[in-house]
Amino acid sequence: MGYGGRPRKFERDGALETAMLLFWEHGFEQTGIDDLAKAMRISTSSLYSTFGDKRQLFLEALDLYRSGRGGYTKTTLEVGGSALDSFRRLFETAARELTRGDQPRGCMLTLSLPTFSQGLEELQVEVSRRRAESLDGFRKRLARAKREKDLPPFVDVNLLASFLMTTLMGMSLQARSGASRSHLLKIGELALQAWPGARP
Amino acid sequence: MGYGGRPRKFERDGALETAMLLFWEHGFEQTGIDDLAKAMRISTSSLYSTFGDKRQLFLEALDLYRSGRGGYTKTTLEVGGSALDSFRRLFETAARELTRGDQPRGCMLTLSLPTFSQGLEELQVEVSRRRAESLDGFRKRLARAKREKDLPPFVDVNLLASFLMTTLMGMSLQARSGASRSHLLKIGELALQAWPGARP
DNA sequence: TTTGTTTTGCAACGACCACTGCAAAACTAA
DNA sequence: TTAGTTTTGCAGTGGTCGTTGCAAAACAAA
Repeated sequence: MGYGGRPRKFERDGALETAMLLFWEHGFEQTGIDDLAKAMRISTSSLYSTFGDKRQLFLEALDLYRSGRGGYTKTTLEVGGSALDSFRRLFETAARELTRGDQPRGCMLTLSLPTFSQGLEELQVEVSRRRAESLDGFRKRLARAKREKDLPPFVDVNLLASFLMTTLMGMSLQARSGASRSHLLKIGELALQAWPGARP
Repeated sequence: MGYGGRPRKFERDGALETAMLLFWEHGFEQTGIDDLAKAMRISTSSLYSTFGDKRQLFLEALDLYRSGRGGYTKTTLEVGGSALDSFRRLFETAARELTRGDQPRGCMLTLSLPTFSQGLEELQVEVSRRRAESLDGFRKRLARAKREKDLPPFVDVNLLASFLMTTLMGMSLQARSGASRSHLLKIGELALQAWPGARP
């Protein structure tokens, strides 16, 4: 009996990256299977046999985004320095990444949030869970800062994390609406003026 | 020759309000003509003869939103008090309006921003223009404050207006994701800590 | 009643949607 | 060569999309 079958003519990773860029640019519901197949340079039957259906492909693309181009929300908080420095670095990186010319503007996760409608509740839930994970990363970083006396004990970690996330999500919409990199930079900088005890 | 024809069986304003609520809830692309017609309790032919096509109906619904339920972004800035008071009032009203139980959560204008795709560029432009109008209202209020020595002369009015709008848009996404009214209230309050010279 | 005007109900249009069936193609192992 | 396995190309599925045509219905003026 034989083992290998007909070899596939395309790279799985590359095709997934292409799909991600398309979903990122146009959103889940406005990206058609035929658009995807054409951009990925494969047939729809190959698409289905390789990635399952449209929802699975989207979720896999979303996870690729989170672990790749969108991973800065996690990684920028992990390097050294104070919590304020961490989030300053996060906003700076975000301003840069959200306005790059070689990829869609804005954050794929944020832009996916209001996109779904009836019948797609499962996807809505999946997106929300990933968003919540990101927020939890903020919370954990702030809680650590509190333990390390890097933040005053009276600070509401939950609230501060939410505010920072709110700012970041707003920046995504601004980027999608055409805001410039330098403008986003200044917005992030200004937001950090609300940091507990930020000003002299 | 006769003047009047067959009288219409429905109220134009009421039907438009119904359409607005549907668009607000599900977005432009995910609201079908049949869904609209059924909710408005009219036939599709009546819908087309009364409102033109789907895009015109959406734009009319959007303007109804702006002049009605979404009008607080303008009106709350017009009453007396300092500029800081104005925006504090704006955020408070927003927190209340974005989380009301008797209407869709979030701001219809903000949620419409990332919704459109290829072929709908005209609509995208129309939405962006209305968003820009709103931002301009912020700017004007801040410019007035500067003239009235209510804001220090070194303040970047453009930037502050953008930051406040960014926060408001972020709050819309948070509301859509299920954030509570009191939580949004606190987020708005915290954002205003970034106001020039806000803290003692 | 007749004529003119407007709305209504209903059915249909072509275009697109996500998705699948099927057989030929392209490989590996025997 | 042969048998077994997997992918590919392509056509086609039923369903839904926004939009329209048409004739009957319901009114006002002549």
